[in-house]
Amino acid sequence: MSETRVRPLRADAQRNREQLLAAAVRAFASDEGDVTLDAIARTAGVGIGTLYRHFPTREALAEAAYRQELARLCDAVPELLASLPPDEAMRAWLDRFIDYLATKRHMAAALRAVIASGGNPFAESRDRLIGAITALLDAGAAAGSLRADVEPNDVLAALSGVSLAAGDQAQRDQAGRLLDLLVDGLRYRAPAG
Amino acid sequence: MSETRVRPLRADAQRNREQLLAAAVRAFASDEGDVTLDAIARTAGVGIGTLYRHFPTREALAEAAYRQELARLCDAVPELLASLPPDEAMRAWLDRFIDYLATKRHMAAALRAVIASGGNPFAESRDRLIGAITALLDAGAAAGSLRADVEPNDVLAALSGVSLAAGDQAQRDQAGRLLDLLVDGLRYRAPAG
DNA sequence: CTCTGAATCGGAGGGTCCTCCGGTAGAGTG
DNA sequence: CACTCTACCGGAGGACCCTCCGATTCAGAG
Repeated sequence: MSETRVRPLRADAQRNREQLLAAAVRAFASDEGDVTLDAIARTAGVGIGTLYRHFPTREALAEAAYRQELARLCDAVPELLASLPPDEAMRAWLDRFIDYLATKRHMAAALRAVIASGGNPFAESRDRLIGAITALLDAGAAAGSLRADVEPNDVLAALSGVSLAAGDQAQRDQAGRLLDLLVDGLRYRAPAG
Repeated sequence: MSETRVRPLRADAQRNREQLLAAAVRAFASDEGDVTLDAIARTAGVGIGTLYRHFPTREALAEAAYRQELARLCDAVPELLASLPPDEAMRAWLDRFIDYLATKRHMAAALRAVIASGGNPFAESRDRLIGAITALLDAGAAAGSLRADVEPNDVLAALSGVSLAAGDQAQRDQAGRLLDLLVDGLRYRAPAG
């Protein structure tokens, strides 16, 4: 990661930040119902004010908590492209994404934050996602199975929409159908379609 | 599940309900920032408890407030189908929908409520929307310009996703591109595609 | 008109979110 | 080691959401 923080965090601030992240990951993972930020701060042994200074919004906290796992999903792209035709790789990757969201319910918040952050340099996860989608689209364009005139940006937004509209486990099959529609849209008028 | 509201509302209850709806429509329409339910109740001259009895959630209130306008959008379908080929009519209708959402920001909440209400018989707007989409899909299938194997349900969910993912005025152009993708997905492998 | 049961009213209250700012503790300097 | 200045800590507080239940009002029967 490029150093956006000129000044290194003070020792106690660094410690608190790590405590908060650990508490957030645990809370998001193990939880059934609601996760209150107060509870996370208490678990981390810091005040609520400290939590908000490090993570100004609930989404920022969620994004930070899930950054690693998002990165893992993005890193799976080359492997998918090696074993499947590009359009099917795209479909499989989107599917995996939604699957992941369905199990980690709270990550939907993280995704929304990433999407909504437009050009915000603060969201580094966004760059990774765009990179993954770009790789898939480029491979599809090269093979002629996906159209070449689509922005990675828009695919990401569409993915966000699918997860928001049908992100629950209960609607997992609907999410699948929406992804089918999306990928068919990506195939439309592709040279080798 | 088939419990019907046979009993007419008591006179005061009916009066209060109307006051609440009027206040909500005004608040949602004229507002710039946040709309607090407390304020709506106060404007309507009733207590907050009464508001929640009539409209159990914020979304229910929004849905009721916008029901008429949603209905107007749905009623525009025959006219569109009369003047455009079905696939273009579909595209135009979706566009009009997003346009409307972009101007009346709070209606996004209503739409989400309608979508999320799954099989809830309480949401009568949902039936209208499904009807409108069904008409468009059927016309497209008959003309051969839209595939015949898509559920109106899924199109509604996709529309919801687009509006949630790119519902702001700022992202109006992105919403348009997402709708293009969606409609192309609907065209994919259509007989006359 | 009076009575009575049932439905409605309405606000107090518990919980969460997020902000603000006085107090405090870290880190560099002599 | 002492000192200072800066950045950080943390909880009180205001706003909002939604629930719960005693008080109140309606409407039909006698």
